[in-house]
Amino acid sequence: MRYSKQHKIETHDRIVSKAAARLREKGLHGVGVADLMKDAGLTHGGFYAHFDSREALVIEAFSQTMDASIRNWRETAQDTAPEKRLEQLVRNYLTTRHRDTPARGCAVPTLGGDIVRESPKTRRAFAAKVEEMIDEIAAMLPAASPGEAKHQAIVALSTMIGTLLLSRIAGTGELSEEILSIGREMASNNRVRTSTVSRRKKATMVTSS
Amino acid sequence: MRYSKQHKIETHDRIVSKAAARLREKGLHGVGVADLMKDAGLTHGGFYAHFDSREALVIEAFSQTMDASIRNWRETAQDTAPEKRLEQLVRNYLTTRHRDTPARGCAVPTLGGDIVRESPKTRRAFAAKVEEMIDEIAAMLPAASPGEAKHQAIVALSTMIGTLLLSRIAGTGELSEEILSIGREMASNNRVRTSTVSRRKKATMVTSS
DNA sequence: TGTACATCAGTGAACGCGCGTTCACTGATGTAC
DNA sequence: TGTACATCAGTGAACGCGCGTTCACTGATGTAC
Repeated sequence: MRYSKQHKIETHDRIVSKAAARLREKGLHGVGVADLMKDAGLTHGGFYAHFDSREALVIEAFSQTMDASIRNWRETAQDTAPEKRLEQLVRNYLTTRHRDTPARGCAVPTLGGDIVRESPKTRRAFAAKVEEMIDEIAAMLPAASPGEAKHQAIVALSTMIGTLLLSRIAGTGELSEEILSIGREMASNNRVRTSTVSRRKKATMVTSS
Repeated sequence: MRYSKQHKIETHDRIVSKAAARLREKGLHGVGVADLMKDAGLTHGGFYAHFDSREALVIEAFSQTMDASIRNWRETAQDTAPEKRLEQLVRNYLTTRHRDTPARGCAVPTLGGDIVRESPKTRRAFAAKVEEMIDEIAAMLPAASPGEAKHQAIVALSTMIGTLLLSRIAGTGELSEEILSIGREMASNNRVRTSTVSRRKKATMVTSS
């Protein structure tokens, strides 16, 4: 069954997409090569015709997921007035639906804890995507300076992943909903305050911007 | 080699303490029973004289870790003026040292992502400890009401775990330090602001307090 | 247009390995007398 | 106080199992003539 080059690319992409969901659902080591291939309608023996190693698939999978997150954020920002973008981003992120569907959600709270224990190659690939996320958020914000925008982006991302992780740990009850609600509220008020703070502290702060 | 009851308790505690460090370092599934026993100076066969299952040890291990965190926070709070406790807590938490020594650090950012995929029994035990953490932080704060104190505690814990996780993902460079620095700064300013916000929104908010 | 051959995505058995758990056994020490 | 026995924390071999990876093979299709 020899196929066209296009067919192989499609199969490769199908494996990556299905794996991207399963890995977020089950964790970086929670699902094996055989199951990932079965998800794509194949048997495990063909895996190494598409990837050098399991690790290579993992990197492709979370990269695809994080690229999709960035694209999604960018599109939402374009439909939102600049001053409301940060609040909108966090409100879209900190939802009960996102909490309950890690397989379709952001890779950072789901896989971040696993990633920091992986090989340098995997960690660097993940870190690079997280930096892209920070840059994307910074680029969409109406800040006084690039440094300030980056500052606000880091505040937003920290709040997003900390709150989502904490709400998942808390389960699905009242406390979990309260945590999400408080996280959304933080974003609604950080906009003004953070600007003030970052301007005041800028001179004495060590930053990489 | 029959020992006194005290000796068995000491051995049990030694296994748990060593495991608590190793599990935070390697992840919830990153180290096997044989290695955990070797850490305590024993062979793997004796494991089931101390624990019903690997899962039972895991639960004891993170519970011990989280109890130690709570005790540590309480002691620091006692040495700090009430208005400065939240800032002090976050400043102590968001350090380069904490980022670089997960084996000695808080279990929440390190194991939280793994925990939410475990059995209900494990998840509930972890969630209960996180609730204790929230209550402990709330109890040390000088808030206008219990609900407001809990609100501030959730803000603090979300910020702490989100920022520490993000800084670990970023590695050990300038960006990682900047993330920690921004997290510490958030805490220094949340105190006043959060109070205002929570008073204003309290009436319309759904909370469990 | 028709035929022979080369290609290579995909198959399924097999590999060595490490895992959590079980089990027959050991032997130092507490206890009964 | 001294002796025989029971206890049980700890040992190490063995279990079934699933893992990532390898490999000889298949067979539908693209290509050369």
